[in-house]
Amino acid sequence: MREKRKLSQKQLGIDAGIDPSAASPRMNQYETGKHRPDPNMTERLCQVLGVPVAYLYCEDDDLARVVASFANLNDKDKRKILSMIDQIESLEG
Amino acid sequence: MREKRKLSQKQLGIDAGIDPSAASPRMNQYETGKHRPDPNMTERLCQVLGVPVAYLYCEDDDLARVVASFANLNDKDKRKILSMIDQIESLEG
DNA sequence: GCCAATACTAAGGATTCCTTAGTATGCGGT
DNA sequence: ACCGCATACTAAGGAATCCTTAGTATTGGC
Repeated sequence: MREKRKLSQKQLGIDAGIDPSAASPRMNQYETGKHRPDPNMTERLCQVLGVPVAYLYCEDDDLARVVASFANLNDKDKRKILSMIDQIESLEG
Repeated sequence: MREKRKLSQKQLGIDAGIDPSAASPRMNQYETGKHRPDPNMTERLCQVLGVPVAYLYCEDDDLARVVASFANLNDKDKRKILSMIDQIESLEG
């Protein structure tokens, strides 16, 4: 259903709307942590990547997995996760 | 266990290390979306608030709940959520 | 009303980003 | 090996954004 092509830094930037002549350095500056994209660009990059914006800011890998997966679940499965969390918290909270 | 005091914008900034004389306008600029904190300040604000950085970037409320809750779970409960997600994805992925 | 605390805004110097120009590295083909 | 091309990466400065100072507006308690 969802094709998983491999993107260069530059192509990812272009797909997100950066001028092709500037896409390579900008994307590289983002990936190396030298600079960070403004909110609009962050949103567009995440759309291209198919992940929620929050995914980029997940410190630990488990949280990142949860965020990436949860965003792609259907409503029923989302409710399943949410109610499981409710249950856990009601026991220990 | 965890006390939930009510913080003014200014006090939150001070607790995160902003100079008291500048905390009020800066925090207000953040909350109104006029500017955004740099990465260090973002981290510190989130520490004071007790939420993961990713929480600030959650577009929808359900995702925000999942992020905030998951971060405070113990390892066993985290594994429970993760394996549930694994299971769901293996069925529909 | 008055006072204090909080919320908010303006403007400019300080900082960071985006663009241009260019170098470096990796890799397939001959 | 050499060439050619795509990709990765860097430097530097004009462009954009942020942080600070100074101040106004609003809210809540007395």
